[in-house]
Order: sequence, then C-alpha cells, then structure tokens
Amino acid sequence: MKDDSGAGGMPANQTIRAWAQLQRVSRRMLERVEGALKDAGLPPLVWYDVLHELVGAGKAGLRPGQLMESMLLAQYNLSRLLDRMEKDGLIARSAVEGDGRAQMITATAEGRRIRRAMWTVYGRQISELVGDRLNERERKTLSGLLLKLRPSDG
Amino acid sequence: MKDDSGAGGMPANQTIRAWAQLQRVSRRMLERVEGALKDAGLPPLVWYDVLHELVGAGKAGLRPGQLMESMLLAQYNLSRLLDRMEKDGLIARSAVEGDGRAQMITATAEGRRIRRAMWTVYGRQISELVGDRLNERERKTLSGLLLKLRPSDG
DNA sequence: GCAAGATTGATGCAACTGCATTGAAATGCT
DNA sequence: AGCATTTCAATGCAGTTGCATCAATCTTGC
Repeated sequence: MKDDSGAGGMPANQTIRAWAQLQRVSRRMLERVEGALKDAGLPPLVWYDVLHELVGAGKAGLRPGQLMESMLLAQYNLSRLLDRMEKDGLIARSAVEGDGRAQMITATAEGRRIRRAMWTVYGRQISELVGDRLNERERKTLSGLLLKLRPSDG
Repeated sequence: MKDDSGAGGMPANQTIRAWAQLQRVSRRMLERVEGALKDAGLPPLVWYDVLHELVGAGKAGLRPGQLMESMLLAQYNLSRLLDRMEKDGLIARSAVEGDGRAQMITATAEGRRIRRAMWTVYGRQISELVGDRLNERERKTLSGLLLKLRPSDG
C-alpha cells in the first residue's frame, strides 16, 4: 500500500470525497441531460445510446447481446427497451438466418431521424456541461483518471 | 471560447469521450456498490445516505426538505423512501412543534446499527474502487476537476 | 378575521427496473 | 438419433421512479 489505507481497509477522507463527488456530479449532469431531452419532447437518453450503437453498426444492425455489452444494460431491461422502441417505430427486429433464437436489431429511418434530433439537444448539453467547463488538458486528465477507475471485470 | 467548440456548439470528440467515460465509470462503480450491499443482505445505497445525513444531524434529526437538498432527491421520492425506512424501523417521523405540516426525521437505534453494517461493505467498496486505484495526488486532481463540472444551479 | 397564496408532505397512476423464471432453439454427449 | 446442457430472448411479478395532483397547514394582505 502506498498512501491510502490500502486494499481491504476503510477509505481515507480524500477517497470518500472523490467518490461522493463523482457520484453527485455524474448524476446531476445526467439529470440535466434527461431534463433537456424531455423539455424538447424527445425520448430518454438510453434511446439515444441504442440508436447511436445501431447507426454505428451500419445496415446489418446488431444482436441484442452486443447492445447489452456496449451499453452495460441488463438483458431483460434491453429486451423491454427494444419493445418500446419498436412500438414507436425507431428500431426493427428481424430474424437471423440459421439461428431461430437470435434476432437482429436495426434502426429505422425514423430512428435515425430521432437520433439526429436528440443529438442536437444532447450534444449541446455535453458542450455546456463538459466542453465549456474543462479545457482540453483538463478533459484529457479527467479521461485518464476515469480510465484508471474503470472497474475490472472480475 | 478557448479551445473547444465554445458555448452553444457541438462538443469536440475529446469532450464527448470524457462525458461518456464519466457516465460509464460512475454507473459501473455504483452497480458494484449496490451489488455488494445486496450480497450482504443490506438495503440499497440510498438508505445509507439518508441514515448518514440523519446521524450527522444529531439527535434532533432533519426535515425532509433538508434531506432532499443534501441528497438531490425528489420530494415524492424521498417521501416514499422514508415510508419504507420507517416500515423497517430504521427512521422515525415526528411532529414539529408549531407547524402541523412539517415533520422531523430521526434515525432509530436500529437505523444506526444498519448504517454501521452498511459502511463496512460500502467503505470497503470505495477503497477498492477509488482508494486502491488512484493515489492521493490523483484523487485530489479528480476532485478538482469534478468540482469544475458541478452543474450550476441555474 | 378571513380569503388568496405559498409551503410541506402524501398519493394515484403510468412507466421503468430488478429478479427469477420460462420458452424456444441450438449444441454437446453418448 | 435421443436427451441433457447451454444460449438467447421474453415475461410475471414486485419494487421503484417520475409526474401530476391533492390535502393540510401556515403566511400574507386586507
């Protein structure tokens, strides 16, 4: 152990403070973004993430399992999220050749349209919340620290 | 504007990355903590926060409004959270002399006991997730950056 | 004193989440 | 081939959250 209590002990005050701030700030920013989307009459942020992944994946679309991984979303949760998005016509489910269990998810034209509309709101929020508050060096530093904090998969 | 797109424009890639990482990491860490509490048969993290505030407030307790502010919790949400905690005997509501609308929330002995039990799990998680991954200088840097990110109240 | 408005907290309802389980299809083993 | 196991996705149910609204009490201005 180098300076804190070390593995297994109780955290130092500075550690607790960093943790608490991280949670508070992250949550507050998220609320801001969700609020801005709602004010614009747009769907919640998680819809954007799905659409973003799907558009990035191209015409073939993605398997739910892939979305699960990239979005850190539970299986049952994703399943129902896709239900809602399908009902709203933003995504389509299609069967997979050669595997009757599997399915392919793609974004519809309307889904792509909504994604663009969401980005005008979402992107502006990110600019206001992060871009306008941290300069490039600070953003890099932050990214680096967050990378270290990424929980291990174990 | 100094280096990013400036107020109103769309965010630079580095900005988006910092934002996305912040959200991902924060969420993953939160899931870890919630999971650890659940594995230990303990209540969710928000219960800890309530108990922590109440214990910190001393014998007199706190008004729901004060809890709301310190916890960034919506009123209706807090109201029902307190219902559950009261039902489990961890907090008590009492009338306020001279204001029939108001109430005072205090932690019961059982509530204080549960808080301690939760802290053994929660504190260990914070150590593992933050203390063991960032040294003191890094934690300070992170805190400083997060302070800058704190959304304004406007 | 009393009506209008503000404040404090609760609640009906719809949407969402977490957990466990199920159903259906594929794979592996013999 | 035949049956157990694994994989993929959906679902029943209980708990939680968000939103709007309500009910009770207090405050203000007259």
